[in-house]
Amino acid sequence: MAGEPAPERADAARNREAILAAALQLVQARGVDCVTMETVASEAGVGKGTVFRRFETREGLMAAVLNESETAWQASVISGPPPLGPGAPPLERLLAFGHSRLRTNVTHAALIKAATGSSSARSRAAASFAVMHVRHLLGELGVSGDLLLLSIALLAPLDVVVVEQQRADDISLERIEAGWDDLVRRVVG
Amino acid sequence: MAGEPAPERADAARNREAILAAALQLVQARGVDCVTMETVASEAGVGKGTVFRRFETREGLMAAVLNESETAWQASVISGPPPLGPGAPPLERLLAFGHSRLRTNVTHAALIKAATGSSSARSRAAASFAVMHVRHLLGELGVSGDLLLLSIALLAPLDVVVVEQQRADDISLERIEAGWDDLVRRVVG
DNA sequence: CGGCTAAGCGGACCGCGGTCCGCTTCTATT
DNA sequence: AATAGAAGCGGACCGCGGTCCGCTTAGCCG
Repeated sequence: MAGEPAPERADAARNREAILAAALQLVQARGVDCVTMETVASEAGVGKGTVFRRFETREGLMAAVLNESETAWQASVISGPPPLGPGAPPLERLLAFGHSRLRTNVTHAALIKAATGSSSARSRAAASFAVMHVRHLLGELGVSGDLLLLSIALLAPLDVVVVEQQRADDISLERIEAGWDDLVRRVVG
Repeated sequence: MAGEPAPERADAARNREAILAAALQLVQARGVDCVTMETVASEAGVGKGTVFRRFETREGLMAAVLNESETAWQASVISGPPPLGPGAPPLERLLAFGHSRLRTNVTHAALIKAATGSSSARSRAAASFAVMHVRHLLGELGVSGDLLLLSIALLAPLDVVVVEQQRADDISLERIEAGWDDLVRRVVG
């Protein structure tokens, strides 16, 4: 979009990678809630200030960590095997998409919660990718109406905190999945 | 449920009220983000520890503050004038309910966000009240299916963070409202 | 009314997220 | 190779949420 936003210095790039690697390793090893910014910094061999300069906030750092796996997931949606990827009929794809998103949200619940609110472009983009995709599928299905809002409405009940609340009320994943399928069918008409 | 859970001591009750009053006043005066636990404590004339003993966490305190207005809202849903209260046909009531919830969420956005996650019974109850009510209305409408999950799905897009995201994307309240009405009509069928 | 006990109190203390600013290091230029 | 200036660095520092424990006090019983 912009011509030359920032020619990143060599050591800065090295540090960014070191920080990201350290954060990823620590999150996997000890769980996201037991990772402090100071620990990440010292593990990466840099000062605390450097971590914050690169990633703004803790949420930003976690969003960056999450981004690795999120990108892979997006790739499998765009160009992976059906029914998640292209090739299957739109309704099947939509249902597969919901299931996949649900599973992902459950699996990475802690990390996602630690990353949300960052609003730091990265997580914004991640959220809007899902909306875009659902909107696209709704279009292929010939659904009419405000597709943007409809997409948001379909995605909302898959949100981590909503799902966690349901699980806390002893609602099984299968039931949540079935409930969502039902919702989709009603919306698609 | 339990016989005699806790015979609260007189000074404890007085302190609880003082804390709640101080918190309410400070939140109204300076905005929820500019109110610290220590400020609330000193304004109430008690020690910090007392505040935390009564309300567990900051979120818990904010949930208690929020509860005041939330209770009034619940009352108007249960026994207020139609179409929000009883007397109007179910679909009208449902739509009015959604609009009312949406407005409330926008109005108290900051406080609600500061209170969510508390899981401290109070906010749990508040959330499930809405679910109960929607489920009830869906029942009256003769909708069949998993009404619990359907209710959750209808409520999810009204959530504060979802709505705030939309507003950040320059989507007007009217459009959100219309989108929700559309969703409801599709679900009700 | 005096004394006993547990509920209640409060402020010193801790850890973490986030900021700030003086010092260091990279890189473009000649 | 020397140099200037910006980009980057890092750790001391701050404020706040939350905990802890020795002291106080309300409430009851003789």
